[in-house]
Amino acid sequence: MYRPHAAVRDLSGDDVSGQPENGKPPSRRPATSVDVARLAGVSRATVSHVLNGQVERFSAETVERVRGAAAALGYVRSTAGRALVRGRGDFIVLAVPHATVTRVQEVIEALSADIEELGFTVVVHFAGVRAGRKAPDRLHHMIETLRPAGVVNLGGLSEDDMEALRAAGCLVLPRYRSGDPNLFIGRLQAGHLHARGRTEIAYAFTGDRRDDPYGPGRAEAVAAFCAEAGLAPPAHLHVPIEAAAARKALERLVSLRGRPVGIACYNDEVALALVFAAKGLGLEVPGDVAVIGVERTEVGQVVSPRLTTVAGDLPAIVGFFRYDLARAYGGAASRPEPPGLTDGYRIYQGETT
Amino acid sequence: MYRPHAAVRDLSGDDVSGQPENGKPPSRRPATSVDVARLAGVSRATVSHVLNGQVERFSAETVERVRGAAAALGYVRSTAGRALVRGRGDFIVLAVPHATVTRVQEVIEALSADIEELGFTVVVHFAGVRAGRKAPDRLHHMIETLRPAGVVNLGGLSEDDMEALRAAGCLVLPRYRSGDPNLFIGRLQAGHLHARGRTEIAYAFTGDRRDDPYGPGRAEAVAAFCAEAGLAPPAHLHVPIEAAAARKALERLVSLRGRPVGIACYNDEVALALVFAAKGLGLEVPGDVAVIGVERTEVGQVVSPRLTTVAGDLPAIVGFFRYDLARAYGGAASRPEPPGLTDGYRIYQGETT
DNA sequence: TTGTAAGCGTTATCAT
DNA sequence: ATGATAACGCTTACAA
Repeated sequence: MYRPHAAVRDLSGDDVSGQPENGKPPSRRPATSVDVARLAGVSRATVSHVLNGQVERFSAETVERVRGAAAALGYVRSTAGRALVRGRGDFIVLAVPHATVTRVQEVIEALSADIEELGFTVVVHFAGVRAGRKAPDRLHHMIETLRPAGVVNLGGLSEDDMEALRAAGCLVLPRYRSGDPNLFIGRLQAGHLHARGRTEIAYAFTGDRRDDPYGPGRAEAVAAFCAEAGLAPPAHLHVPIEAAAARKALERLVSLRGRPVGIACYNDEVALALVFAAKGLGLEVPGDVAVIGVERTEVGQVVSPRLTTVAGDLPAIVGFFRYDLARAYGGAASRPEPPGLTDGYRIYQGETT
Repeated sequence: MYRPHAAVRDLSGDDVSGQPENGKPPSRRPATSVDVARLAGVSRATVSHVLNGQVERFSAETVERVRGAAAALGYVRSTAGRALVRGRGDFIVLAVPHATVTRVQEVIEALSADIEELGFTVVVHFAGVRAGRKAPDRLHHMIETLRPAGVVNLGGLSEDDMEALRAAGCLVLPRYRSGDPNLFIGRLQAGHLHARGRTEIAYAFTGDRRDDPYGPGRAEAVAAFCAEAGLAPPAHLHVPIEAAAARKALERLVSLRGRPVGIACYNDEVALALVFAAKGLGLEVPGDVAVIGVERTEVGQVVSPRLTTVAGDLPAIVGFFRYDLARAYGGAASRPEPPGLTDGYRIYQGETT
């Protein structure tokens, strides 16, 4: 006889898994729609219909019986069967950049909750160079093997990647052209430095050579601001989060551009590295070197001098993705206006500007 | 006629998704094993066998034809079909604690790479209190709906959670009793403070009230060390990553226990908060207040004073999980000895002790 | 060495 | 208002 579940028993019962086999096998076969149907005295089709909300077409009494039976058996639909018949899974892939974005965890958690509420399962995928430049391949493989309902790009995907995915028949969110938040952030930083009296402005990239999906856009925005304000084009520097290297980078900048100088940083970590590098070089902050970060990390606010930084609030950012998600999958009526991704970004004044 | 794939077309083709329908539908039905079989001139069974590595049983020529056909068609197995027949999916769930573990991202990435190499797909699940105390339910639901091959507990699961999962027939890794790394870390911290001459020792928990899966074990280890060394039981304090609150907590500790005092901290962030709190209170570091963190975050090493901290190296930590994974799924022969989870943890001497 | 056929759980269609 | 059925793609015991 052919028993396809034998493998499952092997896995969870024996020394392969190392699980203790305490008396009876703890993993009895999960209830299926057949079981529910039998218990409720109806057909599998009826079960399926009722449990998928097609309640109108059945007698209240039948509906009740089916639901009762399902609850009694602890029945839960098999994703596998569902996916098989529907041609795609109930997954949403979150493509996260490898880059150092400290608060990315919070964004992921918030989005995950949202997505799961919509009935999907979240698969987080870190897209980064680190694992040997085969990141796009890994993603592509995952897409093919998973056939997800959609991919949410949090910055880990290039335009090419996204296009390839769409070509493979995969829904990719968000589809913004409308307001790259990085442009907004860069402009905010430069504007602030200028408002605080700096005429010499620089942009500090993160130092390690991971892919940095946000930096270029922000640097570009800073440059644009400088041009508009009639300032010299911003110097660029790369700042590793390491004392000696950061000091060297700052030293080079100051010798090149003099002081005072204002530096728009990729994130709070870069900003901190520069603040303490300045200290090491005997430069005043913010007198000689003004510094502004991004993210408003907790450490940035607890050290002295307290960091000036720009950050968006989570609800606004998540709201943007939520809107796209709801539009694509849920009730499109949830919100009439697409929230801008730039909403809620603002300066938090600290002691470094 | 019954066309189950209609829904897929709807999704990826029309305004529901917002994708441009450029000319011909970009998503033609993916190749199935039937297609491969037809092109190779063999049966589906043969295709399945060959592609699952049962190469020995077939003529080299057949194998080649099958592989060629699969490659030519860009065939990739459907997870859905596979999962359906096997009773469980190709997923490994990574249960991550919500708690602030800055380097958790790196661990996730490294583990993901490992796991994917074993042929599984990684699903990251953040288990935390934040989302309204329904975290266990969320996880349980995910387990039921996904029927994953296993769950890797990175600290987000309580013993009860794990037991519940096992009862549901799910493989849960790692099954360590053998050396909770937190005990090792706590002891390392206390031992270092003592070696630096402190006789008054305290343990600083993180301040926010998220679930903190690591703190208790470490505090316990610190207490154990103090008892063995004949020191007073360690004071406990909770340190929010916020200047005023951190200062208040430290002030209270010093008024209670006097100085000098040595503080073993939950992580580098807590340590930094205390270092700058001390500064604000006019206390010397490390003279009056010695501080040691955990994690060796980059910021902790770039600020002044540079943090003394304890950290394990990633390869060792990941290696531990990798061993368990390989034992459960891959070739168990990959490594004879289970690496201890305490391997590779050590003190990094900074300027705060 | 290769093929046949059954069976996994779900859902859309069509018949009752 | 409800049910029977076929189909989704894959794996595997067993027959050839």
